[in-house]
Amino acid sequence: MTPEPNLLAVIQRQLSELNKSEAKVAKAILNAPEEATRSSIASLAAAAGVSEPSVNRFCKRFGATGFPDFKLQLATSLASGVRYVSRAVEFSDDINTFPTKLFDNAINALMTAKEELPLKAIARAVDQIAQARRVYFFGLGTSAAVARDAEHKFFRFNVPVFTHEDPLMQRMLAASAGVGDLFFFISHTGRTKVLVEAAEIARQTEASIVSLTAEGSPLADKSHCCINVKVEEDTEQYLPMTSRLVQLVILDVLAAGVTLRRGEGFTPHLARIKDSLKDTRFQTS
Amino acid sequence: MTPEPNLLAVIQRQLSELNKSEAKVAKAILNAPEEATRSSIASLAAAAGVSEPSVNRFCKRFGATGFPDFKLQLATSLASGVRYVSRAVEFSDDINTFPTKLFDNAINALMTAKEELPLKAIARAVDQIAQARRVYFFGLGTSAAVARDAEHKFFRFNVPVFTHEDPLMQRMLAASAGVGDLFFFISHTGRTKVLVEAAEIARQTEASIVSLTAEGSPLADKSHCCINVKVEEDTEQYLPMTSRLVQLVILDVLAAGVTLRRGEGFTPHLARIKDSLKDTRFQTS
DNA sequence: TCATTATGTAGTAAATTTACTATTTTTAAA
DNA sequence: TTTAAAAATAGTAAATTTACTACATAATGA
Repeated sequence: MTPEPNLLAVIQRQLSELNKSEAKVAKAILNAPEEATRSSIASLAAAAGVSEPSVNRFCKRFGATGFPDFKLQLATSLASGVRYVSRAVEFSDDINTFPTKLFDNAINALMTAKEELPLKAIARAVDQIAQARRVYFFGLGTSAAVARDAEHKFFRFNVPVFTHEDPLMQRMLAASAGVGDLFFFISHTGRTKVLVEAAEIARQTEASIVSLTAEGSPLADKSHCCINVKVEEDTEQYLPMTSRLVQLVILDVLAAGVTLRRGEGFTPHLARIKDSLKDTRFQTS
Repeated sequence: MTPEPNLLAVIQRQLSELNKSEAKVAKAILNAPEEATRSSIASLAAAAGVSEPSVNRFCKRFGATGFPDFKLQLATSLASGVRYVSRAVEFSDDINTFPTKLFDNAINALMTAKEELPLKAIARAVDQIAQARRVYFFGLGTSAAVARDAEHKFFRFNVPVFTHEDPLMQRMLAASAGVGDLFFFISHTGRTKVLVEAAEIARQTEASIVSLTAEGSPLADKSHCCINVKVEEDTEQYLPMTSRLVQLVILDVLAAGVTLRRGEGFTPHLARIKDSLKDTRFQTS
């Protein structure tokens, strides 16, 4: 029994692959999920404009044994209070609605990412980082801030870490790379030309290339190891929001992985770094 | 409809006040709550050793309209109570456990933050940003990356935006501020000395000071408007992870708020910025 | 014993599912 | 293209399961 943590997201995702009446049912449920959990199969069928067996088939398509079981799963996934369907902010929104929408979208993205975590790629990336002699984190735009954040995390592992936002620096560093160097590219689309070019240049050296980007993208093609992030985000229309959150958490995961790899003996080292900050803060009164 | 947050606890509490057959039903449910949500009234009655109407009466006694409604409430309260606990990564963790833990922690933090969102402070911050002539985002350490991210978001609003990681630059800019300048300080603890000092300097000018930090901290005290983030994170022992995620989403919220404030006429402007990136990407094949 | 409460029986209405049929859509061949 | 066969989709009707109500019986306490 592995109940889907967020059924609505699954429905939303498969919406395009459903046939006519199934899509009608899906829309009716997405419109009023809470109500659906309290409806009978007859009233939901009426609301969707389909027959009762169609609703039943819909339920089975999504892994339920039948309608009641489906309602149960729906209620369970609704219980956390998160709206599991990404909703765009509209101009009719106000202070009471749009913050919630954005938080829900963020939570939703993390939950989806968590379900589809490419553990094998992550494990390999941890290996590579743990062994690297030097690590470069390269990103542009929003991903540059992510790269900066990564720098802040990974310098703790006694490996020299570098970030550069300047594409020319990125190219030159890529060109001068050698054995033991690791280039970590971060990009939501995986299609930013200058970044892909830098990866291409690095690829001609002995360096390893790890990327955190979209599956099948040009950047992924250039990488020895690619951590795929599947975040459905319309970056053409909106700003990247959720994708960078997922990227950050995955980098946290990698950092934790390296920490575990270093073993318990490494803890004092981390503590020393922590301690160095003590005098920079006002004490808690 | 205000469903009881934890139905099982309520049943447990009232156990002594129930009559014989109701007590039997209660025990059967407490024994196997998950199973109860999947049972029919007949099978639950059999499991409890009572008749079906007894089960029905039991349900009504606890505020449900009937057995299906009761099952729904039970399922809901079972779903919510479970995964609300942050779990630390331990050295006994492996690739199959620690990524999930970290994602869960991140999701939890966002869910908690969402429930305690300081909407009034957010609305005020949006006002101030929308009116500002210039905006400075200042943070240090992990928060520097957040500030960088903010810069990337807010320059779109036709307001000059600046970030500096250099504390000396921060001080000097704070000192030279005037009417219409907005300083936006980002800090998890709100106790970083150099940042608080910069805020103090800025406070002596005509500039407005907004901060995204912990309630009651020295930094919060210096601010005209403080957006409190309550994230329980042991930064003494671990790296800051979840707090910066919450900060990022709140900055997204602020950006969305400013966009809404600018109104629909502003959309073409945003679209133009988007378009400027088109030629930097490889086209989707 | 009587009144009151508690519990169970049986029947009914409602809801769900199954099996089957008509229709539409797709596929492949002419 | 056009046509015919195959596959899929969606609905009808009937069977089955489920939940509830009214009523009867049993238990309890005064």
